[in-house]
Amino acid sequence: MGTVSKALSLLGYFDQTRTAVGLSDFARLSGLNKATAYRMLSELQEQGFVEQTGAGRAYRLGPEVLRLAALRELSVPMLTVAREVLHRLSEATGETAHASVIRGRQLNQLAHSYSARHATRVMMDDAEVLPFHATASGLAVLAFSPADWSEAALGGALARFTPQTVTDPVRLRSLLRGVRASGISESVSGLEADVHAHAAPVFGAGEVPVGAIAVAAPVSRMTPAQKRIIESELRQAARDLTLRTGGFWPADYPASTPEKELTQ
Amino acid sequence: MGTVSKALSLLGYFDQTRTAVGLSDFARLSGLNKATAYRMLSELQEQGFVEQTGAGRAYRLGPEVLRLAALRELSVPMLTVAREVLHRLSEATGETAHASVIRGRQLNQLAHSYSARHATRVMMDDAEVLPFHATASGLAVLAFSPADWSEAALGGALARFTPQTVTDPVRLRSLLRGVRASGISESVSGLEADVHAHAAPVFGAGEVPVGAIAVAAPVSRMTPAQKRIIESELRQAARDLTLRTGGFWPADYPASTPEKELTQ
DNA sequence: AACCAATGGTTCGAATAATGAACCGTATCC
DNA sequence: GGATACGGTTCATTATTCGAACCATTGGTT
Repeated sequence: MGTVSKALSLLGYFDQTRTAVGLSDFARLSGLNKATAYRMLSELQEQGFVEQTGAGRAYRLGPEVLRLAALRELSVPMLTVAREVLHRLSEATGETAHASVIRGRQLNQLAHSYSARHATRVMMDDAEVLPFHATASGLAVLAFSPADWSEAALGGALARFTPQTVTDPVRLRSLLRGVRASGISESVSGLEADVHAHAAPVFGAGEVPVGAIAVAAPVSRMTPAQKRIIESELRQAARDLTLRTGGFWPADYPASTPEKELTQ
Repeated sequence: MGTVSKALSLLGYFDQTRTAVGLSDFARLSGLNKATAYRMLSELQEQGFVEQTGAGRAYRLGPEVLRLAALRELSVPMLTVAREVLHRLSEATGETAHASVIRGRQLNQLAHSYSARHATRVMMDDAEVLPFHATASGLAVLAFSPADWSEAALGGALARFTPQTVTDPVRLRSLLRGVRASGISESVSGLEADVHAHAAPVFGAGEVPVGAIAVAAPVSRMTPAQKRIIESELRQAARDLTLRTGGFWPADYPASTPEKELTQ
């Protein structure tokens, strides 16, 4: 791994539970020497990618990332378009809709939209990391990713979040086959209890998934009729988001859900 | 300059007029060898900071910057808070309000808010670079920055955007003294003809400016009464934004505009 | 108040990784 | 069909990064 990659990978240790990280923590987390980590952080700081809080202590992300994100939005208006698509999706289904994007080996929450139809709804946070095996979004991405890539994602130890989380790789591979056949993934209480989620992949420039779009509802509201509406709307929304962000919608993408029930 | 800084500085060549840049362009712009630029771009690509469009051509910013920006917002909710403050500011003044942040040696537009009160209004774009000497925001930042820093910003050749642009360093230094005394900067048609802008600095963790907040109006609407309202609202908004983003408001910041007129 | 364990930051010889001139293969344009 | 520009690749040379050990401070414990 080159020096630049090592330095940039330090930024990967920031997440929503860890918005500031100290020098020693960086060294421990990355396995790099403290001096090495320090030199890299200094360069990142010079360029505005990180900054130190108050009296020279822990590092947090710097203002430069805001500028870059604004420019990314200018060339690929993913966030803007996603917000629009999600708004329509949550209105049409009456449930919480959300979109996520792949970043390296992780799937990150990008944006979400609530519906005002019901008093109870599934709540979301942006910038969260979604586990591939335990979310509908993750399964949607894996199902349409190159085999070696999705196998790698299933390779490590798979965390159990609820009693319903599927952690058996054999069973997960079977689920993915079902998703490839129907075009829509599902996860019932895989990450959070009492949540039934559906998702479809969003494709990028090379017919390869760049993320997913999903609808999350309380299990109690998931009737067969509601399921049909969600799947149909989701399919449309995923295609819409793909095309409007410069992606290619695969010609062989399954057009409608086959008869067979594919619940997890 | 270290390897990491060189690689990151490549990202600096993206701007709103140049959202995609080719390998040879990077080499030319940066002065780096083509092979060097290529290797750095490959590493940036691996980490998701850039990606290649379609059939392997020019580079554009990648999805990773979106994740980082979301996390930056989580630790320093500048954008969220700025949007709120700007909304109130544009409502209170009836004019376009906008906020900018310092990034390295540049001042970048961050967010803006229009008022619906008038049919004519000053239009804005985000992610734009604001010249220090020709904007009220730039002057507000320079006036309260360390002397060596603001002198450096006035050092290079100062572009003339309109016949009214002030480019004489001596005259600019005198303007900055006025801003320090009043706390509010002004620029009449300095960047765009027919625009009268007021601005105040936003401070960060070390009582040092991190950006500015401004109100831009057509010159025809700038009556003495309107000027008083804008200055008062601006002062309040700048203080609000500073405190709500973890900054320190200087105890010696001038509390109200002195009698003397300080028009450019 | 002496001690200990962590912290952020610094040094310098050894080892590794970055460098750049030259070179491909391809596409585009007179 | 020749010239030019493009993205990408190679490999010997060399400059840069690496890391063990070392400071100076801080905060907690006895």
